[in-house]
Amino acid sequence: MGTTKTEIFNEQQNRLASVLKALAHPARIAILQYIVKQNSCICNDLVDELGLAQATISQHLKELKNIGIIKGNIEGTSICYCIDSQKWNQIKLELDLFLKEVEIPSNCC
Amino acid sequence: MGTTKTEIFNEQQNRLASVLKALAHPARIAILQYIVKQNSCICNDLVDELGLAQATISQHLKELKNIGIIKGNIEGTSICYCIDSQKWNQIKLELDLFLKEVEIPSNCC
DNA sequence: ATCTATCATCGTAATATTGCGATATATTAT
DNA sequence: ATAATATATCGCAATATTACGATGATAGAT
Repeated sequence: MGTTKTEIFNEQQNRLASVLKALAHPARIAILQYIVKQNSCICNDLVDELGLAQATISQHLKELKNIGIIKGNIEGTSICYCIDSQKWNQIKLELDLFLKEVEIPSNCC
Repeated sequence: MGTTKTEIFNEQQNRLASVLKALAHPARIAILQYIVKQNSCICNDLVDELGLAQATISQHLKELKNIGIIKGNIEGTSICYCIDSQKWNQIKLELDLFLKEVEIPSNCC
């Protein structure tokens, strides 16, 4: 009990839910927006930018990295994170498909 | 501790995260897809369709209802749930905007 | 009025998430 | 070698989520 019963859902549903979950936190949204804004890659300017502890930021970065949205390159003593364009495009397609898939049937209610 | 620090993020980020969180569960994705598939509204055929207890389904429906994605009409002894088209279109726009907003900057990594 | 079917809600157990301080690790500078 | 800087990871506390049985509430049928 307490665990999501992934066995009873299909691949698409589980994958979609995972991606959405990875995005479903304001800090992770802020991180993505910050990476985009900076144009060039950034590291833990995020700790200053957002008001979260370094350990917390690192954890959020890890989640984004796990799902594949971002990737990190070692750059001297710091690490440069950026969006994995290939993965992001893939995710974008998948989410877009879902958004379009949920179309409103005739006005039943 | 243990709670998301919503104060440090902006409205858009928090709202977006809430919507994504509401969608970030395979059962809730399945529920939305089922409502769409049925074209007409459905109630707790979901309990048979998905392999979850009635109490669990009801809870998931509540979350979707709270965020406004679906609404329920009493229909005799059962309840007819359907997608709130206005709200869904609004959500779709917002998510779409975010998906487009996160564009890949020049190949920095 | 009583039974039945459909939902919602309550209470609870198991597990997951969020956040942080402390510590470990790795790279560069001195 | 040592110090400084940037990240990652560990361990923990607080809280949230997921799932379900039991119990309420409501509407239609008998």
